[in-house]
Amino acid sequence: MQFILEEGHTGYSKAQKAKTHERIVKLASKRFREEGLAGIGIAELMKEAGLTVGGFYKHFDSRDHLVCEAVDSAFGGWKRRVEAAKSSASPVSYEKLIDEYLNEAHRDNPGTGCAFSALAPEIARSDTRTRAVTSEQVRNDIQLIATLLPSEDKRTARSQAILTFSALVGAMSLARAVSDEALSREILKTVGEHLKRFASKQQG
Amino acid sequence: MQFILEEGHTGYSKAQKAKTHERIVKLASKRFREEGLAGIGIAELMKEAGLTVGGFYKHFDSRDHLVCEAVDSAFGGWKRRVEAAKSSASPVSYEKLIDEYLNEAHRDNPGTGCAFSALAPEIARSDTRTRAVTSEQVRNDIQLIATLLPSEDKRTARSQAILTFSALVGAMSLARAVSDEALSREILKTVGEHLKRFASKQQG
DNA sequence: ATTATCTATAGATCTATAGATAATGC
DNA sequence: ATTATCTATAGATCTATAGATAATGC
Repeated sequence: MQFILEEGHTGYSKAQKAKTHERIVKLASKRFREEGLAGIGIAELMKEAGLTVGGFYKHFDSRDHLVCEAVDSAFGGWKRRVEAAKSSASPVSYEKLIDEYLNEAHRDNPGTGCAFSALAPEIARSDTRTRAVTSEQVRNDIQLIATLLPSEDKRTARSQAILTFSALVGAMSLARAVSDEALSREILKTVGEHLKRFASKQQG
Repeated sequence: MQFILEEGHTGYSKAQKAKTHERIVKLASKRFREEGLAGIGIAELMKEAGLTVGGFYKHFDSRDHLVCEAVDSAFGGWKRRVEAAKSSASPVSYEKLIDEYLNEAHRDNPGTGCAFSALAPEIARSDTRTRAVTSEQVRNDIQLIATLLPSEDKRTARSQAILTFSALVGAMSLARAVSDEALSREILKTVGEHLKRFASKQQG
């Protein structure tokens, strides 16, 4: 009875499989942000990852499970970038965050950008797991923005962080939706200026 | 040569066809906001409208044409509501607009709500026609919000309207995406309070 | 006579699975 | 021996079209 629960033999290396798994998730995370959660199919994704469709379900129970992991991975990208900047010589300032978010390069490259502005309404229609992962990330992002604000107390900082976060996501969503380039730029610029002014007023 | 360009005989009544056309567009407008632009097919839409799939292409050149008309129609809904309130006894105030947008009923009923918070990223991936219609509506909405603000000059009002609009759309998008009900409510409430405070400061 | 709508279907997707093949661990 | 990946395909979509039917205008 000793070895009943012991793992079986491993077949392909587990490290190799984990790498493949991550490659699929990373790719899906990019393509979903570019094309929407329904914009790319499993066959095409696997092909882009250098694999074939049949192997997919050894990695994910269902397409929805991939969506969840891909959305989570998309959030992780920004998180890592911010934390890298945090521990670097020049830590992120509120102003820097605003500028890194509200610019044309971010607008024109949703695949490597913020998952909220690229996918929020589709996430709202996704399953509970995906929305739970999203809740956690919204909480983290609010907390992070709050630490960058020079507000009197924590409650004020949190409240201002929520406004900032909402304005960032909304501005990027609108800037991408309009076809009028001048209007799109105006939205990014105006909201950026407002938010920065808003933060500096707290310091004076 | 006299009658070459004259219209042919009419078959079914044109008024009847126009009514049917509008019924399809209205329904699509609702269902798209609820399920996303790819969330419902032509066959199901036509069935819900009491018709069958074959008749669709006598009304629309392609699915994309319906998407464009449906998105436009969704914008029209809010516009009409606001203008009705405008000419009524109690005209819309900025505060009223904020409260009518950032509430749980709106959050839980995307089908009859704002098309931006329900569809912005999907519109961003749509064809030029749909995005042109969207640009026009963004311009209108900015203008409308600006008129509700008691700002010193027009430029300031416009800039504040852009921030308001972005914050509204972003807050609703996030409030719908998270599964945490308390967090969702906090976002709606906090952004609403901030925006209202923001406007009242202009008056003092 | 004209045409909106209907039935039926072509052709192209898509998710998921079955069973064969091949690469690695014990 | 185990299992990741492959080929092939079932079954369910989806958009768009062809051709028949029926409702109305001249």
